[in-house]
Amino acid sequence: MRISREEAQRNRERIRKVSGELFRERGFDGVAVSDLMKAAGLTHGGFYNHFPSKSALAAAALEDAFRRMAAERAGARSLDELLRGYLAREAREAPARACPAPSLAAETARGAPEVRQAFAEGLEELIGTVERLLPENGDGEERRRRAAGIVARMAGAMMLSRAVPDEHPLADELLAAGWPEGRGDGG
Amino acid sequence: MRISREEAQRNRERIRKVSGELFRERGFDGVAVSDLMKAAGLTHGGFYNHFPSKSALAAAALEDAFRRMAAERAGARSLDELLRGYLAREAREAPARACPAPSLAAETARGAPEVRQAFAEGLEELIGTVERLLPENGDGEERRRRAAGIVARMAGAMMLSRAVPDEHPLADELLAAGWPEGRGDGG
DNA sequence: TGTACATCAGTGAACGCGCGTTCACTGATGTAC
DNA sequence: TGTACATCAGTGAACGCGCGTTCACTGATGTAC
Repeated sequence: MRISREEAQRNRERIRKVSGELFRERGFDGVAVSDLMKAAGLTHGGFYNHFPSKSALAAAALEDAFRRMAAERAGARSLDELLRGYLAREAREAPARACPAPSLAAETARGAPEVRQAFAEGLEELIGTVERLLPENGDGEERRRRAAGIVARMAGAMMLSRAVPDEHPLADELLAAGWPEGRGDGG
Repeated sequence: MRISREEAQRNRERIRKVSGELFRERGFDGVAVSDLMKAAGLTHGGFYNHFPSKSALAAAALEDAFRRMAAERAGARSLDELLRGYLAREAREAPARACPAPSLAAETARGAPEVRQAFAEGLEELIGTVERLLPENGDGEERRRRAAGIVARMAGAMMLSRAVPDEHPLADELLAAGWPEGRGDGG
């Protein structure tokens, strides 16, 4: 039952996309290749027609997840608007559609070089997005460093908020703490 | 070959301690019960004499790891001193002896309630430590929120720095970005 | 203090299970003529 | 345009392996007298 090249290409893209979602939700180790293929509407045996290994898929899916988030956040016209989306309660509760960094950074650190490289590229893009939303005053280097600090803070806040029990006061407190000094209360 | 109650108690403590280290290094899922027991100088069969499940050990080990870090950081007499230790390159390279949050938060978020509860308690302690090092001005609520923000930022910076490739410029850049605004360069 | 026995921490084999990956097979698509 | 055959994406069984957990057993410790 061979299928057309176009359909095979669509299948590969679908595997990538649903993997990006499931990985963010359950971690790389938390999803089996057969789960991913099933979520893409296929059986597990064909996986290696598309990717040389689960690790290679992890890199590809991470890239895809960062890109999709960037596309979604690109609409933000201020840092406040970006943070409102990033630090929303819905983002805490639906990691599958949120930033890959808080859910996958730790596993990435222990992962294959290709995965870490993909992570670095996605993160670079996110820092760039934040930097473009900062006021122009100060030199460029300082601006860049501030952007990196803001990303560290918002990713850290989301990660920590998810780790504590859902009903714990710290859960909301940490989402609010993800905002830079002197900003709003985070909703 | 029964051993004395005191020795059994020492064994239990040793399992807890080495588990805290190995979990931080490789993640909860990255270490098998037999690895942990071997690291404690025992064989895997006896594990259930000490803990009802691997998950229960995860909670106990997390608690232990946070406590040991708190004991180490308690000596810091300023926020700068605390951050110098927390964001050091050695901390990036030796997660087994560093803060459990950057290495284990994401897995904790997907873990058992007992693990998340232990995480919340350890994190609460860390936020308290940071809060005590902040200047007294401003009301208490604002001070607490600033402490939570600093913890989010430093934990996020460490997590992200570890995720990118070791030789990537972002690795050092992110450690430096873990410092609050208007502080030193973290180097 | 000494003896008899129950307790229980530790051992190592075994359990069922799910994992990543491989493989022989199928049959529609793609290609050569 | 039509025919013959090679290609290859998808299927589902099978592979070896490591996992968390259980179990029968051992023998020194702890306890009752």
